[in-house]
Amino acid sequence: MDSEKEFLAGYKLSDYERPSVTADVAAFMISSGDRESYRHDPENKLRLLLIKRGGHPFKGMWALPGGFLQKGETIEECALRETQEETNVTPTALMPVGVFSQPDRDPRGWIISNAYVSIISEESVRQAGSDDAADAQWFSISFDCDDIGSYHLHLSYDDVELNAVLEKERSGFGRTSFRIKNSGGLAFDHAAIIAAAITALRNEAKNYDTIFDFLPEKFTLTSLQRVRETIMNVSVLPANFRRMVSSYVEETDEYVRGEGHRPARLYRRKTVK
Amino acid sequence: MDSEKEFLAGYKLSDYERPSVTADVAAFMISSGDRESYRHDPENKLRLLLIKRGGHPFKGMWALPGGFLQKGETIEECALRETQEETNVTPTALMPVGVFSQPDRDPRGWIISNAYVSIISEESVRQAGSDDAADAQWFSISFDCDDIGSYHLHLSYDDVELNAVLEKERSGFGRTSFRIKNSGGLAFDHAAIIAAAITALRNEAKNYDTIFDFLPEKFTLTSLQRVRETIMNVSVLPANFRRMVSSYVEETDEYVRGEGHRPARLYRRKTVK
DNA sequence: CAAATAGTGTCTCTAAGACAATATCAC
DNA sequence: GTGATATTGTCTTAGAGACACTATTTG
Repeated sequence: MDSEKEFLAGYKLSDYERPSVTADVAAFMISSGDRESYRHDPENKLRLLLIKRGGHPFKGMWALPGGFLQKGETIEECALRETQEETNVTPTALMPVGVFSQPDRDPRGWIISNAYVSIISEESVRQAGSDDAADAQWFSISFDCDDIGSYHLHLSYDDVELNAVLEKERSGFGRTSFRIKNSGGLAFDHAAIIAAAITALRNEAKNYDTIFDFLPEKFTLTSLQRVRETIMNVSVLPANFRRMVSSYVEETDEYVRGEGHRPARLYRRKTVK
Repeated sequence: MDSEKEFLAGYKLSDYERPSVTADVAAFMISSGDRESYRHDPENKLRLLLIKRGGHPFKGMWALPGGFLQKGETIEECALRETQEETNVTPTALMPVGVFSQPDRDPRGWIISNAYVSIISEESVRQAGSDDAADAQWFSISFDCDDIGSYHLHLSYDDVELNAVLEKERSGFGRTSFRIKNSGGLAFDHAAIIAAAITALRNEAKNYDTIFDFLPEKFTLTSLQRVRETIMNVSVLPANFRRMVSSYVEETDEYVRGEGHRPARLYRRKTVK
């Protein structure tokens, strides 16, 4: 036992070159859009936070928020810190997506990225106030597969449009990775990271567990359904959706009124299923 | 554009301290045991490759195979290389489990581990021949939750027995992480890595997709069922199992004879479902 | 023949999809 | 009343679990 102490006292990590390690965060939010009429429910949009790069490399292009791992913190803590720095909001969920370690993925040198999805509720973004830096924007996002197996990632904000094209590279173990055919104006390999993040998010949303993180504590079943439909890009009949989530939620005595139609009961996430 | 070139030419990654990065591999195999009688099918066991540490720290304790990421390779390539070096076998599947980055997880210093599951067929291990180093052994493995929410990891090989106790720490996004209550003689935080690896493996085996990687090209449906049951630690009626996998496999014209009972047809994985 | 696995057919049960019908509000 | 969403109930369908039954081989 002593000899182990001695060993460690004299130990130095070898002088092999070490990579820099970063955490990059795909922060998703669901925002409600405008109403078509006073009684029509607003349409929801899935949004992703992107930062306009102020310096080289990829100057002026859009990228995921992220930063270098600091000594004394875990990668999760680093991802959390980066999310908070960019949004002034603590995410309601933070989940790993994958490690991106192609040696040439960053022109600055050997930099490995640990990608995370972080989920943020619209409510908390409103409360945090719009830190209206033009270099950080919530892009609305769509991601779909066409007939010939190409995946189209479309990001837009005001008059900025980013269109990336990807191909599925590998799939398994609940994760899918993509190869970039056209980065569409996104910095680094971030198009592939975003594609993997959305795929992982959609995969997770199947389980009726992640979707609550986009909403405040109390919510209507319709808003919960809209969240799921927005993420998954599918639609379900309301009657069936209610049945499916019934074991995950519990009623409150409150209602939402003044929407131009029958008031909806507010529900709460049930702690134990 | 030129200015970006200039920038990169003069760029140096900051002198912040960087972590060492490793890939650690949980290599799983399913081995068939002895027959109770000439006509009784052998029982399968899930096995995990562990290496006895020859040097400090944790000298003499058992650990997952792994090693430092080298310049010019991706983490997947590093995990693949480590698997091949230890087993002389190319795994049929390699899948990420998570990143372990607690600053104090390695007494030698700041070392981050990227954990992978690699799946190896028993056939290929036999072919590679037993490189009978006593410091690398296939431990049989069991992992279960008790009534009070503690998880018991049991590893055994000959008269070596390792018993670790863990607690579920966090779950979500198809991954579960564990906290070590008793490392049971395993080095570093490898008990937690192994627990996460088994959980991820079981989770994946639900999809009838990973299980084929444990078997040779042609197999009987019963052997396929045994593989799944060994991993998941559940049992299904043969009739129902056949129905469930029927869309994933296709018949061959070959049979396995001489087993003391009716010959079984060999099947092949169906390429497109 | 006995013991063991291989393989088929069918009933049941549950969860999801389809759809019809009623309820309730703001304007 | 009209137009929208809220909410409930029921029929249908697909897939998994249970189980009974037949088939085939070796010692």
